[in-house]
Amino acid sequence: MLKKFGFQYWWPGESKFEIFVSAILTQQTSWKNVEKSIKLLKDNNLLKIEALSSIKLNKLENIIKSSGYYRQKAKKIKNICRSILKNYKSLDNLFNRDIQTLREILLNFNGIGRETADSIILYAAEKPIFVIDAYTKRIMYRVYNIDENIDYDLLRQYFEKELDTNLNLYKDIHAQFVALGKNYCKKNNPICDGCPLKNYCLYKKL
DNA sequence: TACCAGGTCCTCG
DNA sequence: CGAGGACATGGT
Repeated sequence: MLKKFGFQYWWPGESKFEIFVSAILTQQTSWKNVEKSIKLLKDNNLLKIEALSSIKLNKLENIIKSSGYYRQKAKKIKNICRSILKNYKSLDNLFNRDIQTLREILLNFNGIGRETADSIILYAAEKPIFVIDAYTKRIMYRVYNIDENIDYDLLRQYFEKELDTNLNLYKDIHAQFVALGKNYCKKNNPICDGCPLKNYCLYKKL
């Protein structure tokens, strides 16, 4: 995949807070729709934790509308920002603790589940935790015939056991899975011609 | 038209 | 626990 797609330099984002917010916005949503919201936030000088923690809800809803589930996401983003400022003072201060502690704190926020928590830890806090997403599961199912409904943390721990604990390696492999999933290993329409895993894929035999 | 996108939460059994 | 539904816009 590295040969095919090149190093991915993920996640796009100019700041930790931008990555943090976009991780929530992209839940079950295409990246294109998230980019519009991020641009609007920037244009309005609102891409700061202090601004979002005190913004009017319907204003935030309108700004992030393109990202879908916008009422839910607006409420959750605002609440999380408030909570971080109140309890941890700043994003950097929150990030300044060990992976397990940070993960537990993130998971306790309403609106942050396991994938989002791990994305934030890996790409914003920049600590090595392996991110599992729908693409990773689908590809592992088609290529290695793992259980489609495998538990998130079980699959994560499998990758973490097999790979060197390396921040940039974790970042890039997750990004490669997404590149592959987006371009070839689509849900109901796999484009096997040109797929770098074509010769290893069990899809047609399953 | 229908389905999908870099999920998560809530409710029920 | 695990399944099932709700949340919602934009692209193909």
